[in-house]
Parts: sequence; structure tokens; C-alpha cells
Amino acid sequence: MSGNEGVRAERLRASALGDDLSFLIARANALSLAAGNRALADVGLKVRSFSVLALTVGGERPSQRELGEFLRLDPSQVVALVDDLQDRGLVVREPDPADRRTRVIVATEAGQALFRRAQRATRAAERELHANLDDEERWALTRVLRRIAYRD
Amino acid sequence: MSGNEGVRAERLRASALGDDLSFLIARANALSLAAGNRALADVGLKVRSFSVLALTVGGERPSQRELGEFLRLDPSQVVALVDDLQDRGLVVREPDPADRRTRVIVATEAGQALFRRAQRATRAAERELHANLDDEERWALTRVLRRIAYRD
DNA sequence: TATTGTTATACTCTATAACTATA
DNA sequence: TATAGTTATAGAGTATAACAATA
Repeated sequence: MSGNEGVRAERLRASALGDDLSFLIARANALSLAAGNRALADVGLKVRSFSVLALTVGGERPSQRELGEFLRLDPSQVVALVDDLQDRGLVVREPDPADRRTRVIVATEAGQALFRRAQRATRAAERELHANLDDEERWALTRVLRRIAYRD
Repeated sequence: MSGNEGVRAERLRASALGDDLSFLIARANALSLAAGNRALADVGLKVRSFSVLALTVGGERPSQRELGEFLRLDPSQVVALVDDLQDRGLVVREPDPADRRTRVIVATEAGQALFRRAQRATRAAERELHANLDDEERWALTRVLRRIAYRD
């Protein structure tokens, strides 16, 4: 992508779409996702696999079903993601004592170490993404987005 | 998707990811996109084609290149989108007097009429999506998201 | 030489259905 | 009967490269 992307297209911000909340969310997400994947490429992760790792490094012990619900992924997609992370020794599948159907996902030591590196990269990318917001704006944004994202 | 989706997974909101701004944007976008496509199904559009229509109904006369830049789509994807809308008589490609390489996209009467129906549907869906925000919160969200989405 | 639109192609992501083992 | 995980597969979306016409 060229550096001056969208310069000519700026006039379209005056259209019916330019101030539409759903469109702004979509565009902000596209930028955020691209920046995240770029930042994570160094450590061999993508936003998806990073998210799975993030949900398993703190002793959460989520089932694959829970991962899928929280990340809005189909169970079959979770299988593929966990397969990949497990093949690389970053997570393991453990049996759930309470339900033998369920497999609980736990980050290994290597997974935790890689996550820490990855988190430094994504934090830097995030800071860069909204460098022009002050702390209060960031906080207000987080609070309001949480109401939308979690419907509460 | 079952109605009680994510109920069990709510505990994962306490994880490293639960308050991450990029993740909240991604999740809000996923909900918004799903709601938008659901609302637009009746009129035979998706969020993508609706967006192209929205950028052509007000006399904007964007080139395909401009559409691609603004919507962050590859030129080849714009071709496919415009092909589809043109085949359905909703937009036409017009020559640009200033540059014979360029094709300018203009909504037809039918395209404008369909857009108005579609916009009513998406507005209802949007209202439902952030029904729990008051006007001031909505405005603050729009303003801050614009800074991220347009980098200004 | 560079750019606009186009075609072709491969790749990733997403959605669906069917299956197994457990509940 | 219903649920967790798995497999297979098809469809949608995305990215890349090459080309003709024009600048």
C-alpha cells in the first residue's frame, strides 16, 4: 500500500457514509487489524492466534467452546487455531475433570514467553494507532466500545 | 447463532484481552457488520455493496480508484462490486472527460431508490446496536473514531 | 514510465453439515 | 436428545501479478 493512500479519496468523507458510525468502526478496525498483524509478524503470530494465546496465559483455562464464543469464531476455526499453536508448542490441550468431552486450553511456558514479546509489539502498534488521542479520550472510547461489544 | 451466545464465555472479559482497545473495536465491528448484513439482506445488498452505493448517490462521482482507497478495497474487488451493481441496474460507469482511463461511478434512479430503502434498514439496525448509548456518548464515539479511522 | 481498470489465480477466512464421544 | 470437539468441503473475501489503454 502506498503511503499517500486515500489522499484523493478524502473528499468522500463528506458523503452519506463518511460519518456513519458502523463505517467508522469498520474502517478503524481495518486499520487496527492491519497494524496488529504487521506488528505480530515478527513473532510468527496473527491477531487471531495472539488472541487465543492472550486468553490462555493467565490461568483462565478456557474450553475451545468458550474461546469460540468470546472471539466469535466457529468451533472448527478454533480447532485449526489451537492445532497450529499446539504444533508450535505454545499451548496444550488438557482434559477437563468435570466433563470428558471438553478440552481446556493452557499456554505453555514457551507460549507465555512468546505472548509477552507479542504483547510488547501490539502495545507499541496500538499506541501508534491512536497517538493523537489523550488518556481521557482513550478511556472514554474503551468504556463506550465495551458497551457495544459486550451489549451491556 | 444461539441467543445465549457468549454467556459462559463472559468470564474471559477479565483476561488480558477483555479491555484491549483493538479487540473491542474488532468485536464491535463483528457485531455491527453482522447486524448490517442481516438488515440489508431484505434489499439484496451487503455492507460492501451498500457502501459503494452510499458513495455514489449524492453526486460524488467517485472513480473506482477512489472507491477502493476510501473503502480500503483492492481495485480488483471494486471491479467485482461495481459489476454486480451495474448488472442490477443500480449504478452505471461513466467516462471521465478529464482522463479517459478513469471510469466514474454514478447511481441510477433505481440505485438511489434502493439506497433509501437500504438506509432505513441500516439506520434501524444501528439504533438497535447502540440503543444503550445516549446522544452525547454516540457523538463522542463518532468524533473519537473519526480521529482513528481518518488519522486526524 | 506511471496509472486506471481489468482478468486470472491463489490464498485465507468463514459457514455448514456430518461424525464421535460423551453428557 | 443435546453438547464438545473434529473433519471435510464449499463459499466468500483478500492479495498478487500481469495486461491493455491511456497519461
